[in-house]
Amino acid sequence: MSSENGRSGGGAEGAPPEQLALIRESVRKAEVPRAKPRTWRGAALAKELPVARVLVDKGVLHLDRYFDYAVPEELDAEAQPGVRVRVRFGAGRHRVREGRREGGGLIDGFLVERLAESDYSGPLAALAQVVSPERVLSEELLGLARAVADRYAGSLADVLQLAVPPRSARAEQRPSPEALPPPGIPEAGSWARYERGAAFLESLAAGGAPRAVWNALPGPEWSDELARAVAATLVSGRGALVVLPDGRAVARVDAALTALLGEGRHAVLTADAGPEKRYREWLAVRRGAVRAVIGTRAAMFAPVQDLGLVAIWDDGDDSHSEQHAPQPHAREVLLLRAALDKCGFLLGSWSCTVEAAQLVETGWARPLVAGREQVRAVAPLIRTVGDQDLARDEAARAARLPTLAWQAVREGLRHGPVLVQVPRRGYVPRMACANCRAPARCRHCSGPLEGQESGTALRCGWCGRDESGWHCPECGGFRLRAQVVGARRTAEELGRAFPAVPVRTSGREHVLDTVPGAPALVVSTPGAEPVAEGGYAAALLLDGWAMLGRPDLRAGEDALRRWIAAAALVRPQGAGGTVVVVAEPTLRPVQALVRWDPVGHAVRELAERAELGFPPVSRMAAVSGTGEAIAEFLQTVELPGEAEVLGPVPLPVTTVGRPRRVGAPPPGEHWERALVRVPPGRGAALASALKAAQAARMARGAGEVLVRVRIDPPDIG
DNA sequence: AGCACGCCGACT
DNA sequence: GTCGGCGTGCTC
Repeated sequence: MSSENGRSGGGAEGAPPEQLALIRESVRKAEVPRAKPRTWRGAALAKELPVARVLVDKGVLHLDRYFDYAVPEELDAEAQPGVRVRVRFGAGRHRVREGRREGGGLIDGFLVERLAESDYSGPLAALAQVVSPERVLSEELLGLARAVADRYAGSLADVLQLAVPPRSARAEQRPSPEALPPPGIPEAGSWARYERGAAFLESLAAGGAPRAVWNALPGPEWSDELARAVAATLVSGRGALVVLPDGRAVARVDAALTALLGEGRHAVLTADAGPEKRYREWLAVRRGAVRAVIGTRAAMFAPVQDLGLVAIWDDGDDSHSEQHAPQPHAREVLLLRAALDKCGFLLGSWSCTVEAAQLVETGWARPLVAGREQVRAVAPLIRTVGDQDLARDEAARAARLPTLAWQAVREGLRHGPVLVQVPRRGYVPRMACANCRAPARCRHCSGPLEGQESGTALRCGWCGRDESGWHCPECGGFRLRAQVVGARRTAEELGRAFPAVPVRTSGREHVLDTVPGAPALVVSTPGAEPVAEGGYAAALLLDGWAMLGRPDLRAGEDALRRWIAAAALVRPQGAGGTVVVVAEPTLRPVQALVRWDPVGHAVRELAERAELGFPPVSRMAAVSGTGEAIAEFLQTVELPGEAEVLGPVPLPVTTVGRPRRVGAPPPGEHWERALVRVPPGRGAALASALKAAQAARMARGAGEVLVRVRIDPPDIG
């Protein structure tokens, strides 16, 4: 029966995610004679398969299992697996009064399966209603949702809320367009620049399932290259899915696909379309009328039929993290899909995350890279300005801008637009070596050291140990400095320095898509850089040390990714393209930028993470709540033997008014956070233990203020 | 969460 | 006897 549902041993985890409660349940029930599907009312039931297994749509963990209902004869035809239903659900013995069974109200659910008999021993209530005959929840999507719920210690209902859009009756009425036959084989195009580019497309077109981590060359070709990978998959008669970090990237791939294949072959799933249009597009995909899908992260669940390829662009962008529980990351969801559906996988980026490097390192995916001569041909010239240059550069220091930067901007403005990247505000100041600026880390668990407001006391942000005799393991220094970000002013000063040149800004509130090729200063925060017609003549990357100073695990990777994202918009070195980065040239991410070697950087980071017991080599979970709640929770949970608990340590108290991060404590409350880490391969065991403990607690503690569990916490210092 | 069941003390 | 306190457990 379909309860098997093809669990992958895939991805990094081998162990099948288990639902202990369910297993125990079925063992116990197996001794009891199976109930005939009788209802208290004895209404006429469906003659075949009169039992409907229903997933009740309540995001509560201890309800994260199926309930059986009887199928009345009149609903027999419509009550097919995958439809939305409404059922009575609530407490109460079978209170039979006036021939009517009362109790809980009507709630929504999905019909998962039709069965001949139930393993529930009591009498079954009847399905109240089939909301619509549209079978929105396919077996594949259910299997994926379950795998995601297991991976993230979340509930199936929560994941389904992310995966299946709300119904719009009007959208269901309309017929979807006719499906088009597969297109002709596309040319390899600029994929020819990559050593195995053409072979990758050929494999997709031939029905293969190649898996690649693609380090894209700088420049605008990436969107067309993604479109060609999609087209190649369509050739094989299969579908393709591409997840992109934001609306601008979606628009570019949309344009590339339309140019390559014309209209009508692909759907665009983004949040900013209205609910009805969104559901209409989604239905066209579900019904098989459209075989290719592009979109932002919600599209990661798109029910593409006969999936041949899943792809993600720029997996280091944090908008790939879902904001809603259980906060799955698009890359991880696509990894699960590739394993479950045995389809092709393509992770592309100008830069490279450690997770991407790990996929290559473990042999799960192959690198799709260009040779060094290709890189040299398209990358700009990178120059650095470090502290020593600044010190020597007394005149420029007054203006907060080194001479080299002045020269690069002045020269660039003679030939075209110049990009100035300034960091966003809001980085948390933490402690670093005053000499070499390496983040200060705990000698016991390698967590980040945090300075107290006034005093000299240092404490680890993970395990809470006090640190008195700190010295820098990199350079031997023993003085610390707080990393403070001061930015933006520099850009304004720049504008004043070149009064004849227009200054345009692009940032959070107002993001520019493109700028013309004429000379202009374009000031932008990371991620909001407009594309310049013909490429920027130069780029200036300011306050690099501030980006690097955060003791966040990803500080180096993030800084490099942002620099590369800006530098990839600059003309090749041969065409005069120059990038000046104000950061210490000895630092690893700066060197990686100079050599244009993001993959090498990620590989080294990965090795270091393995050594220190960091994710993604180890897997971590964060448990947050009041100190009491955490202590009680940690006593209950049966962690895998190898698990290691760090902390708990107090979390900063949220102040009222400021926008609150997801998962942060309610304003004014004193919360703490513990981290749990397990060695490679034990992630599934950790998630399942945490989920079981949550479920047990909920059932007991009347669902009061509990702890929050977050797998892969993004901000672990 | 709800909501009913049940096993204990004070009351028309 | 029976009304109702809330402690405990279930929801097909």
